[in-house]
Amino acid sequence: MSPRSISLHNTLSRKVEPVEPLEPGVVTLYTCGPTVYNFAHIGNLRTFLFQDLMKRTFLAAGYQVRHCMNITDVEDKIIRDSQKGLDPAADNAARHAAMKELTDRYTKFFLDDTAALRIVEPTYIPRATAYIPQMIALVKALEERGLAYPREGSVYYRIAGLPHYGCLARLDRDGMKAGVSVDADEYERDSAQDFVLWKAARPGEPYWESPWGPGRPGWHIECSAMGIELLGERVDIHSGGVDLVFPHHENEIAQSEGCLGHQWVSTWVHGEFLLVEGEKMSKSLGNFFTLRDLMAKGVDPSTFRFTIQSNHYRKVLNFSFEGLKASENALRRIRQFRKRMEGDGSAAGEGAWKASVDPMARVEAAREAFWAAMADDLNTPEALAALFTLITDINAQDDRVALTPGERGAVLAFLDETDAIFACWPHEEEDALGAEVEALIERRRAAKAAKNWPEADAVRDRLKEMGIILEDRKDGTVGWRKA
RNA sequence: GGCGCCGUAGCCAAGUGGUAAGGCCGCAGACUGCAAAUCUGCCAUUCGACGGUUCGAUUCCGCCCGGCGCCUCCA
Repeated sequence: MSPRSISLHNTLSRKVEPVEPLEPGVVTLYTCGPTVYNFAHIGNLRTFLFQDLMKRTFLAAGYQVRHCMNITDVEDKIIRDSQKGLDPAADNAARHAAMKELTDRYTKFFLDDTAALRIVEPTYIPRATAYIPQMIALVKALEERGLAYPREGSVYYRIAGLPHYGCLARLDRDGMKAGVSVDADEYERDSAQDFVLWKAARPGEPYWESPWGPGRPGWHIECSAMGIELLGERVDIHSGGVDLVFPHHENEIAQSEGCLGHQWVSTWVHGEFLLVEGEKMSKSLGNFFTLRDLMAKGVDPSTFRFTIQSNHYRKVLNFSFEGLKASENALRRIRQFRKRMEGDGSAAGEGAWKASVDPMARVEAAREAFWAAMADDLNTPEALAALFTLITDINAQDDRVALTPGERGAVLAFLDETDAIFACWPHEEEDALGAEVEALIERRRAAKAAKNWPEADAVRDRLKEMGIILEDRKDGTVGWRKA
């Protein structure tokens, strides 16, 4: 079966257009990864989640996805932080070791976070420092084509040499100077808009040897070098946060296309930022959160994931704790519906609705609506609406006439299909109850059997204080859930 | 100054030139010993304001108000 067609908003055209992979059925995807000198904050994570959602959508639609996400492990802030306590006389090897120690640590934290959020691991997770030779080769190639020039040990890209420079960000090259504060001391460049490909080492910085002397890569060159190396000379999709449109992605285009001589990426996709309680997230406002911060407050990673996915990726998301609470409740509804479908349907009804509500037809309608929404630029709010509509319909039907095992299976299959993308409603393993809780539940069962209501209620209240909410089922069994 | 985005019910959030999806909260009822869960019903004559185009606009155009982003630190 050929994969479903998926459309995405392409920043190049500013239009939603179908993604047509160069190789049918196989999507090549490059996503800008983290700079590892700190914990990822929830804003960063929103972008990684949107990218995962996009990837999972292609996978669920029947494509193979070759996904490359870089780890930026050499950069100004990394150098600043990692070299702090070093002896000024430290040699280059010691400086590299200090940098690696820092980036290894935060890379691990990052991968822990993405695993907690059920982000599918990329096919390739290259570290910039492992591709220095490729970057140098790319800079040399640009130099040979007259698109780069050395200055005092650094190498700059000559944007005047690339006619379509600015095509992504839609910059008016003549108007670019206006209003932009130009660093007066960057005197060595031919033009203020030229950007650095290779930076000459300054005293106290780790460096690599290069044809231009000791130095290190500029900000944008790694993505071009690693993207071309691992995914090839033409890439279907490249994504990141909106702030990367300019200069990062614009400059990646300049580097890659200047070197390759043809279009590099077909579709550029950018995710919006998030605000926290209506304000830009900042440490000084006290609204700066990492996933760890949320988990310390008792927030389940899947609740955060659901919150992010409840909004469209190209809209500013106002993150709030009230919103998190709403997500938690909505998720509970989905999970309990799932549990209900996993049951045997022992609550039978009169059959009054059976003729008018065909569960199989409802599932099929939901599937169509779900996919139409997802295929239309990942419209997750609409896709979720299709799911919730189905839940309401099936719940109502199951109340009247228990669904057959086959119908339950069809519903569960649809839940699995949607969870392959949303990754939020798995069959959770219920934690084992402590002996004390088990004993209390038994005590209440006995009190209830004896119709000793005050005792039964007292025990139930006590369990509630312990975070366990009881649910008396129709068949006489007692279920429970965490508050 | 240049380019661009957003403003839909208490909160979150889709959407369309033809009369407002979905979620959360809330209210009423069914069920329950009482709850919980579940189900049913209710919850925007209205889509920031004002004009215009149109048979008809939340949806197109203009203008205004409000919030925001980018213009080489940045998811």
